[in-house]
Amino acid sequence: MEPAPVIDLGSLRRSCAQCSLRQLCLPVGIGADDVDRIDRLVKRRKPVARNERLFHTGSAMNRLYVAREGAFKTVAGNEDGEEQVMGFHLPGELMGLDALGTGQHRCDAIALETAQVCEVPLEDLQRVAAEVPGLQRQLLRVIGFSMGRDQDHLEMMSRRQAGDRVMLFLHSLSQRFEGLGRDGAEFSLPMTREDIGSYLGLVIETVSRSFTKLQDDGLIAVRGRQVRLLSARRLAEAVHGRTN
Amino acid sequence: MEPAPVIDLGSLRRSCAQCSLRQLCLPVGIGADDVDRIDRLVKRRKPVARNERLFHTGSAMNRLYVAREGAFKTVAGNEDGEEQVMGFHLPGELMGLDALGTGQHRCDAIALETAQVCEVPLEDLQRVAAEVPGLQRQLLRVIGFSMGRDQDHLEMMSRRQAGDRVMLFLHSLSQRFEGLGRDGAEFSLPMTREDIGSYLGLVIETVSRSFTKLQDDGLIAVRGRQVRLLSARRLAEAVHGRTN
DNA sequence: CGTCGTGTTGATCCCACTCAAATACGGTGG
DNA sequence: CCACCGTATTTGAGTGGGATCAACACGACG
Repeated sequence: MEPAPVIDLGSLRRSCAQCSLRQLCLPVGIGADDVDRIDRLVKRRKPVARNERLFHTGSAMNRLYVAREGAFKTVAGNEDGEEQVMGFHLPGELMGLDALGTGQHRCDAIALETAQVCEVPLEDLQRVAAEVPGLQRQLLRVIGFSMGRDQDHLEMMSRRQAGDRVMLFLHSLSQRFEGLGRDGAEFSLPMTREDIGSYLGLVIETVSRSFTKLQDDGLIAVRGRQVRLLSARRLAEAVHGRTN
Repeated sequence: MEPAPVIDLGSLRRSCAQCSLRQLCLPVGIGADDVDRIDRLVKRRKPVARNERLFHTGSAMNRLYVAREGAFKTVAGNEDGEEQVMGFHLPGELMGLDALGTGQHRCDAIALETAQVCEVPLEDLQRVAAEVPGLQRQLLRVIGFSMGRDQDHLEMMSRRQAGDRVMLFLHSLSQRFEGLGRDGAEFSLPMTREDIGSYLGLVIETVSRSFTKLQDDGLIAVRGRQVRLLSARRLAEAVHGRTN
């Protein structure tokens, strides 16, 4: 019998073919050989430490980033020191798109916790996308999802009441967790109250007060970063504009 | 001598090759035959009347829209009747990207004035983009610019002071007008105060008061929808975070 | 001239920001 | 295991800026 070829179990497990997020990145019904081709494009970094940056404002973009495990935030810095959280990025979600227009990043991407990330050189991706049917379409789709989250963000920001913003925020996070196959009703927030405040245009104290208010009203249960959504019905009502 | 072929002067003038926005849509250094090929994809509607809708929330996306002349707004509707202006769209700017993810539009696109628009079937565009070098890249670029404007919007919304939001708004509009070769220091607003308020998360009265305040402070001159930016320096300072 | 849509201005109220302080939490070293 | 420290979070009291309610001005158009 031939000796079995040496297989790197680690890299196999981390391959696109085995990835739990496969459906988020790859077109449906793609052939195994095409998966393999895409897989060879992907560079997988060693774990990203908490507070480590994937890219910086002003730096040239040459790759797209996909969170694979752990969460990130993207932060745009006002020249006078104030920073604004532009988005949070869960596994399967793209980062770096902000530079598609100018070629230069306009925000920093920072790991909120120890994380894993896939990086894809944009040049290569475009070349392959022109050849692999469905990949181009899939790329546009994930870009579209990213824009959809930005629109959600905008809709949060357009709410006048702090409690409404926080509620929409929790609802949105819940949906995204569910999309990852996790529990959408109970989860742990990967970001600080400060991050949430910046993201929602509120100060940290207001975020904190909103959480306790929502808890007093019986909508959620909160202890530190652990959150449980209690009344999906009332939450959805509130999300859809009713201010009762 | 052969009789000259019949030429439709109107459609020639409206062709991509002659379009003043050509550089915004097409890759640089593209060949004349490729321009022609793209040109044949584009459907040009008859003028869009004020308040007419290009597409509706919930409808399936099958094309991308480019404003060619005149301005549009995109509006997301809360189920309870409240509408939120998600963006304004000047000539050369894309509309319809909101549906890239799900395939269904999540806002309405409404003409703010009589307008012209180019429509490109997404299917066809993707097919040609896979073949014409640079077109795919250009598509990503204009999508990137669109996301950049959304980020600008978010940065406006993150300002606490109403005056700052309005100032950023005017600055952003000014930049976009300049990019079109128009006067960035004096222009006419295509949208109502109400639209601006919705866009910025302010009520109409606050928008109005902010305008008069900015005028009293000598930063702008306003009469109705006619706006002149007086101090580019102080405006830029204010934009970059200093709250003086 | 009257009407409607749009924009401005005034008076008042309320919610989120600000300042301040107490408390809980996580990690580190003894 | 516990004491300690820095960070994160919560809670309280007071203030200010934008929302709200209301009235009026302006221009386009029939």
